[in-house]
Amino acid sequence: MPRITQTEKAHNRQRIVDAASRLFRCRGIDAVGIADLMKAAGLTHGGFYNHFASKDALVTEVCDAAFADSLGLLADLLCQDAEGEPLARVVDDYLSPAHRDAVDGGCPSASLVGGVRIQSDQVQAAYARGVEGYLTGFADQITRDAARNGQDLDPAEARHQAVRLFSELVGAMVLSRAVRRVEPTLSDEFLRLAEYTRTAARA
Amino acid sequence: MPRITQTEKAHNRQRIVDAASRLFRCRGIDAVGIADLMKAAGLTHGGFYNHFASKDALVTEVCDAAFADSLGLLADLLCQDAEGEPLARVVDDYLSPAHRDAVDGGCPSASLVGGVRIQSDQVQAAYARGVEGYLTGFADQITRDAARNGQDLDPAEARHQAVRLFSELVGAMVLSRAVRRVEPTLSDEFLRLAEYTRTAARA
DNA sequence: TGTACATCAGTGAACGCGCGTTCACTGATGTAC
DNA sequence: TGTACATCAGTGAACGCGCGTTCACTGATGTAC
Repeated sequence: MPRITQTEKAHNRQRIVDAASRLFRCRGIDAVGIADLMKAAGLTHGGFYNHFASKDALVTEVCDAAFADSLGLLADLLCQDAEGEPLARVVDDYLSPAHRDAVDGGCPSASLVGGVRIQSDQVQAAYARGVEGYLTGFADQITRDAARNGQDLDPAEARHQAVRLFSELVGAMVLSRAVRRVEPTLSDEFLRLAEYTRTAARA
Repeated sequence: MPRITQTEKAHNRQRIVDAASRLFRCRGIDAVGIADLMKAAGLTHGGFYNHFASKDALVTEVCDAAFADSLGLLADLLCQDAEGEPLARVVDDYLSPAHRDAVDGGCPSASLVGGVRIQSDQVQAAYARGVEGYLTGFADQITRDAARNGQDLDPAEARHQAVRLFSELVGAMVLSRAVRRVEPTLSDEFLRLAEYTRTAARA
């Protein structure tokens, strides 16, 4: 049956990346084997190395791709609500039960943060690029919101606020997910923090 | 040479727990094998099952023990500074370079949060107990601080503030560690958030 | 207190298993003429 | 456009390795008398 069209090859490659993007976030990078991955993509595991030099190369690409998607969604959300309170809406969306429960599709900062420390430098660098993207996006929005209220916010101050907001969101999500299965009530408490953070973002 | 005294057995068991406590936090639970563990404790790996029914049982015990230690340190810190600004000091300590770099000995909430999601219910429950301990400790201190300023703080409000503070601390630490190797500047930014959180805790 | 024996902590080899990676093979695709 | 052939994506078995766990064995400890 092989060999296949170049277009088909490209599709197969994309399916591997998509499957990895879901599985890595859902189960953790090290807990997903090449065989799992390829089966999820509808292929046999030997073919993996026709597309990627190593598992690590895939992880790096997946990390970049997942952040690109996620930052795109963030940008959409901020555009949609340009008139209202964009950051408050981001907070509500981020700290929603839907986001907590959709482990395989949400913000990669939260899904991958635990495992990145023991990954290669390339993966860490890709992760750091993604985090930097979030921080820049948040800081820009904070600056725009201030400007709309007639304030001229110091860039360093906007950056600090972005770092703080981001830490809070990621921390709450990661903790909420960690205890979700055995302590759903405690898990919900970390999401309810949205009420406070939202009003803080408003101020 | 075997068999040994019951006291020696107890010591050996403790050494396994101590080694695991360090290694799990440092490298991640799943990345540490029984053989690594036992070697670090100065034993051969076959003997592991004389002390624990399974790796999972050890992980549960380590989780409880690590939180007990950590909560003890927290209590000490709060006592020492009973006159000053105890929570501000906790924040400074928590978000210090020393704490970030001492991966093998710091707060288990931050070191273990990433891996807990894919651990057993027993481990998740132990983790949740520890988190609950932190939240209770924080909320109590927040209530005491308010009382010292003549305020009678609503318990629910104190709890909310504790959840928020804890999320922020854990989020910042976890992010700081995740990018430390490749982006030390960005890593430091997450710690510098202490300045803001500290003044917030003061208010 | 002294003796005889059962217990059991530690040892290190072995179990089956799944990992990341490699490989010989197949046969349709892409290419050179 | 048609033919001949090199390329190479997919297959599935195999590689060495380390995992969690089990096991037969050893011999000092703990115990019963």
